[in-house]
Amino acid sequence: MDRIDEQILRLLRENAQITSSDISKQVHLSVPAVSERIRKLEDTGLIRQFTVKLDREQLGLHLIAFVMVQIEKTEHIAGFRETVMQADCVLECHHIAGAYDYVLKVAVKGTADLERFISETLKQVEGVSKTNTMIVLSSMKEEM
Amino acid sequence: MDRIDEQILRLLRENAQITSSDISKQVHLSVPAVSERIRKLEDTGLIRQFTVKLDREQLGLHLIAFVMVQIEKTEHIAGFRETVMQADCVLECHHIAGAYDYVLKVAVKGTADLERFISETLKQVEGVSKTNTMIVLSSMKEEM
DNA sequence: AATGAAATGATTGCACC
DNA sequence: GGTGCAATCATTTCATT
Repeated sequence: MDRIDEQILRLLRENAQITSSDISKQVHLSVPAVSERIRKLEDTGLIRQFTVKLDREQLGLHLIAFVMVQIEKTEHIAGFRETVMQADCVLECHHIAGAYDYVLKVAVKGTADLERFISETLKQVEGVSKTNTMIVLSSMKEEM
Repeated sequence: MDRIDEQILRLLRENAQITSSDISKQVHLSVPAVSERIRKLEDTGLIRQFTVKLDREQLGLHLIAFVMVQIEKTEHIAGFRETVMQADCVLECHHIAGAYDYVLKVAVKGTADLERFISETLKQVEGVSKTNTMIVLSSMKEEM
């Protein structure tokens, strides 16, 4: 991981569709040298995935919320994790330290779907004793 | 946005490096037809960006935290937003409804950097009256 | 909108430094 | 690790349906 790898990563993050030929011009290295570096960054796992960012609004997902969850007993965690992994509306799930045990980032069409997710999916999980929802009004920064 | 576009989006999200030729085989459409559909999905803005997911651990960013922020008066919001936009460690910043005004997702090397960010950057912003930090212990799901 | 075929452009493999 | 060149593979263009 030298200066040039950092430059390549910056260019790929900005636009993963950039050609090796274009990167080659910017980093002053031959095309095979650039391809080889990208291959190695993938092999070492530093580049985890090539993906696309979609416009959630256009997908009809107008409501983002953070839902904090408290789990009563450790034996209920496996069931909770399974529910969360299967729920398409859960974008993120983090185990956290503090008053709550987990924080979820959820994307749904609107308040009706959010209510349904919280009361019919989340609260039905054994051990889920308490939740606290923060509705997102707007997002001014959202990177990976 | 029909059935085929949805299929194409699913394939691209999974691996944006997939070739149009490979997509073409899976959706049973010719290569130019697939290219044209992808071009349109970009034009309409549904595909916002082609990008790469990096491994934060390998980048030395071992600590993720959610920081909730309360802002005293609305006139201080512009300064807060500028600070947040410029801070590289802030991955996300959402305006939220509830007891706090903003929630930030922060990635840093360790607790020292987190402390520095909160006390030297965030709390120096005029109007930031109260913060509440949730340290992430592990992440079991993290999509865009 | 979709197709096939030709032209163009990018990547890969390889011999060499 | 890096380069240049040739071979391979992918994408774009365009006439046609």
